[in-house]
Amino acid sequence: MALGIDYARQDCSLARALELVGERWTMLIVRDCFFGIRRFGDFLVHLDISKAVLTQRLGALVDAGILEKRARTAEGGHDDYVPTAALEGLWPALFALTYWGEEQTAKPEGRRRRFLHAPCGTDLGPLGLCPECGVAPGPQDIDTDIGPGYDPDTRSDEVSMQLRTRRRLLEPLR
Amino acid sequence: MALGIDYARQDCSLARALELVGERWTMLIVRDCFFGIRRFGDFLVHLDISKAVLTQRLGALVDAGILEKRARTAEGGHDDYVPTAALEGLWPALFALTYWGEEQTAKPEGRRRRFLHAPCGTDLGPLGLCPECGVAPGPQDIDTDIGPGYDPDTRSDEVSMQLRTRRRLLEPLR
DNA sequence: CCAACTTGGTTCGGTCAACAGACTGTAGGA
DNA sequence: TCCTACAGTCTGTTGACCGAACCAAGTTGG
Repeated sequence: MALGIDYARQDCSLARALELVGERWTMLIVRDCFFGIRRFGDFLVHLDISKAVLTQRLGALVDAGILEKRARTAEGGHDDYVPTAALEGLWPALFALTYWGEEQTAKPEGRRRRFLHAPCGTDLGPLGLCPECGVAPGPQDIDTDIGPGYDPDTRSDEVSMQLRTRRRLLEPLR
Repeated sequence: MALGIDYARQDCSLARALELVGERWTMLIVRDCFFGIRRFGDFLVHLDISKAVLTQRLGALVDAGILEKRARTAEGGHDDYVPTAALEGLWPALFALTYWGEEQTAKPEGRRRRFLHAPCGTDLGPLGLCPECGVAPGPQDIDTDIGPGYDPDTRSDEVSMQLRTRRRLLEPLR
């Protein structure tokens, strides 16, 4: 990762994790994977990121086994970036960080995005637990939707529009 | 954070969280705070980081309300960096990332570091839950110790030596 | 009381990553 | 055949990170 030395000389699993997903933009790419984004161009418009950096990050995630390049079924000879089990294992960390960020930078209107236990429709609590059922659902059983604190003016790209309605996590956008 | 624009135009709590703790080194500083490190010099030797970067990162964490500068009781007129409630709220995210990193880069000998529910001595499972008691203890109730996968040769600084014995999280090192 | 040492920084020049924008290559459609 | 969309690569500029040197306040030793 960035700038010469990585976190070598840190015999620590956190440092190892950060070498895989700790670079700038990488966590947002992972988030977008959970939201169902699969195409280079969709990441691009949703993140406002430079193409070179996106190429580098996606490549690193593929090398780390967190994403897989797979030929797109329909349309031209391009590839999709599809999540692996390693990416799904990141869900607790991603949710915990998002939850903390929501707490730290709370808006008066409420949260920006909701994560719901799909079977019962209840908002997930801390640790990603469903307060109703008492279980910690995996991303396959979680729906996401915007919340009252979502600002519709910040983004108007095609991908953001699609993410404004309730959708199942990991379900490909298109 | 880094390079001109931060994650502006991302109306997302994850992006907000990453603006606070997503920069290079910041998460490792947070980890060290949980381990009880409080002094500038101790962060310095434990992280192998440049002084300028450490100064900038600690300042940013103070500005964000994640750390507080507090006059040291004993010894010269310097300050300690002490954790606030906001930092303690990061525990689930930090643990989840560490747990995932341990899974991804597992060593044959076992894990590098253990986190134990202090009252019962059981290793914490996914989500930081105690498999014995079924609760998710806060950092005040967690002990940490090295595990069988810990490599004693990587670091020999004074701080690392102190972290080789079982200690309560958040308990100041000295 | 003064000198040396410790601690916690700040400053500086070199290196390397991130950025925007232009360019390239390939596949499909008109 | 030309045109367009997509998925990159290339390039010049800006700025973050690094190590080393420097600085200032408080502490200790003589």
